[in-house]
Amino acid sequence: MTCPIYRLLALGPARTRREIAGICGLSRATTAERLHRLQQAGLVHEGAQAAPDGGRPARLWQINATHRSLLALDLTEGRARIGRYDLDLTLRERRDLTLPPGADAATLLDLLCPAIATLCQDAPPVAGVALARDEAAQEALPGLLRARLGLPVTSDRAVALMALAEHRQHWPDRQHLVFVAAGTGLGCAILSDGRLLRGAGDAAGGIAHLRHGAAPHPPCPCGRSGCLEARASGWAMARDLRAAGLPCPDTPALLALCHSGDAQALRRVAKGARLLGTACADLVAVLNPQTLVIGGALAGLGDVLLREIRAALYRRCPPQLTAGLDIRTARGGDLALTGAAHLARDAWLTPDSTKA
Amino acid sequence: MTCPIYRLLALGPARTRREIAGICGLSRATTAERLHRLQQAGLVHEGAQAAPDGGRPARLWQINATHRSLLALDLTEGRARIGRYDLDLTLRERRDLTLPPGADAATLLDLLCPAIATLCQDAPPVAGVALARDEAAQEALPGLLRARLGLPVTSDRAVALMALAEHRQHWPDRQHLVFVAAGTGLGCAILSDGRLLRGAGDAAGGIAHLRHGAAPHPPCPCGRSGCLEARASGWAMARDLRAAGLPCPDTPALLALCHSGDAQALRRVAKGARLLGTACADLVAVLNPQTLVIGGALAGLGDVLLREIRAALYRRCPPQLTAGLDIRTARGGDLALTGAAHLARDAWLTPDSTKA
DNA sequence: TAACTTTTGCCTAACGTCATGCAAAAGTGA
DNA sequence: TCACTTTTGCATGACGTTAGGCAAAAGTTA
Repeated sequence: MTCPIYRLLALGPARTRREIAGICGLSRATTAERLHRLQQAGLVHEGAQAAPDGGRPARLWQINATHRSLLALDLTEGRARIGRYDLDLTLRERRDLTLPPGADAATLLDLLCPAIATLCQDAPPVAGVALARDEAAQEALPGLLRARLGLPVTSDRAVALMALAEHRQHWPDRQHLVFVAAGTGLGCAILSDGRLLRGAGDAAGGIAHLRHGAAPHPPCPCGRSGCLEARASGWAMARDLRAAGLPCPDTPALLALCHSGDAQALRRVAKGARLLGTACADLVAVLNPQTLVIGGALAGLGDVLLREIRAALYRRCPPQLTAGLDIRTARGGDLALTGAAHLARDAWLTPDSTKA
Repeated sequence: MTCPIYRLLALGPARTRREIAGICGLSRATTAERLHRLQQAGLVHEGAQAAPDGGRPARLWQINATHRSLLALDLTEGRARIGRYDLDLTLRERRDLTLPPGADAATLLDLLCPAIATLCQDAPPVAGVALARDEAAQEALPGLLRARLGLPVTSDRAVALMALAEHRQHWPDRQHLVFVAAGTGLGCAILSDGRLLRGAGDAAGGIAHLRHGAAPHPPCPCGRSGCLEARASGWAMARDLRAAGLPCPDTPALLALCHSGDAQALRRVAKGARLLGTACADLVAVLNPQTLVIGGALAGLGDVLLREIRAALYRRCPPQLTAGLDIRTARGGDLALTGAAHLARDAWLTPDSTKA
């Protein structure tokens, strides 16, 4: 297994020279030479001693986590969350902004840049910026941001980054993971063999407009009717509760109703979850993942949601597919932001002669 | 792009030294040295002259296609098709056997080995064997065959190899392809980014037991009811035509009825195709492929099938997903055998110091 | 026929890497 | 304290690769 030293140290624990040479397939001499250069450049430094086993104890080498900063932006749901991270992905500073609805890319830029500048004051130079964006929105922003900041800017859809964060943080050894984001809308990201499945037009994971369930088929903003998003999304559930006379303007209100124990809201969520479960069952049948993670705002409902989804899966999938399958809700908030930080680090670690 | 010379020549057209050096990222000296060694080993040879453009014309280098043979086996549908191929995948010899139903691996081995021996008489030594097998069947066979023949044996599910063959032969530049095998049963293989999507337990592509369509839900051999395979497969259609009093014992009979213009059979096929189309629409929505290929025995029905599938797709998928999407039936028979030959060649081309 | 272009083979010096050996450094255990 | 082990730094020669130069080979064009 050949792998640049810097990347090895950045992604794994601190290591001795012997381990580095072994894993990277280098000789002692070359390892020493490379480490020296990396140290000169300030990219790595010697750390603690390894536990000695009879002889001179080895020194452990690690990356210099504060050599650069990573900037992560999450621009979903009308807000901008900005985080500055060390190279080892510890969060150093955060800042949130409310974005004016319908703002164009240039306006966003003028809002974001001062906040970014403040965040980067007295901090290590920025290695790169990564951006979690809504499905199709803000497509021009990465380019503008790159031009304005003069920094590498990468971006991806928020669902994809949420899946990435979930994979890296909680399921590092599960190479087949399906992440379903259930919030106001519905989305999905698929990791197969550890790689994100993108599709020809970067539109893979479109579960919002699958047609599940029996008549009557509620109309969907997409122009058709009976779409999953018009039945089982936070938006659809809130719509139905409003129609039933409950005060439920949006998804947070729906969650509040459920947490307050409102029976009607809970029934509606269970009904939606059953339908979401049938969609998940199809995903599992087609993709055969080891892990199914339900994220998004609705994931906060926990067992209310999970119970119905699990039941639908076990009912509709062949047992050999569900036998080894973990079905969980996402843990921790800011998944998209964390995923963006991972993306920024990935870009920084892109193979490069200076990091061999 | 660094790539072993032999692999480059095996997968691409004949090339000049200059091209090889450029593509493999080697210097002239090293290219010459490597080519010399490959030539000594009999793996490559100089071929025709390239078209000269003012100076000394370059010689084109190509692999020696008859340096080894490739053996491909297709063990589906109760028959064994065996093919011997050159390294450039020209078919040199074929042999078919009818397999006794329910035979165990050892019995199969005793049937196959003499046929293989005959096929390899007076032929270049065999580089490797690849095997297309039914979904879960014949799992022990590759190991036994490897032990008996003393050769590298690779194997994969027939759908996967059909998709591979279709991709390599007809859609080499489409990296996102979904192949649906519609025959007596239903299966599916997914190529994303040019890689086969396998899933955690090599069970990805399971469309047979998706639940589509309204009540009444016909019972399925899997124990549940309403499965796609119990509605839209060759088996299900033949079953329904028999129930309607037509002589239709199996899928070939179904095809014959359709080709003879039987209205009832054609109506039943159209109804099945509509349902298959809804499943394909879900696949397209989730996977966003560039190409959807319908293969298997039913693909022989051509437009009867394709028309309904296309209609269902255009009806149910967002237009941006179907805009760039090619929907076709598989061309040519023996797709699984061809795919196995590709697999055998892939194994032969697995990076190896002698082929640098 | 002569000038030109491009390929090819052969040569060299430079570079990075490798395996190996040796001595110093820095711990352990008797 | 002294033997022992392991790490580390530094040296060596060998090897493969690279860039570049040069001349012969083998075509084209004027």
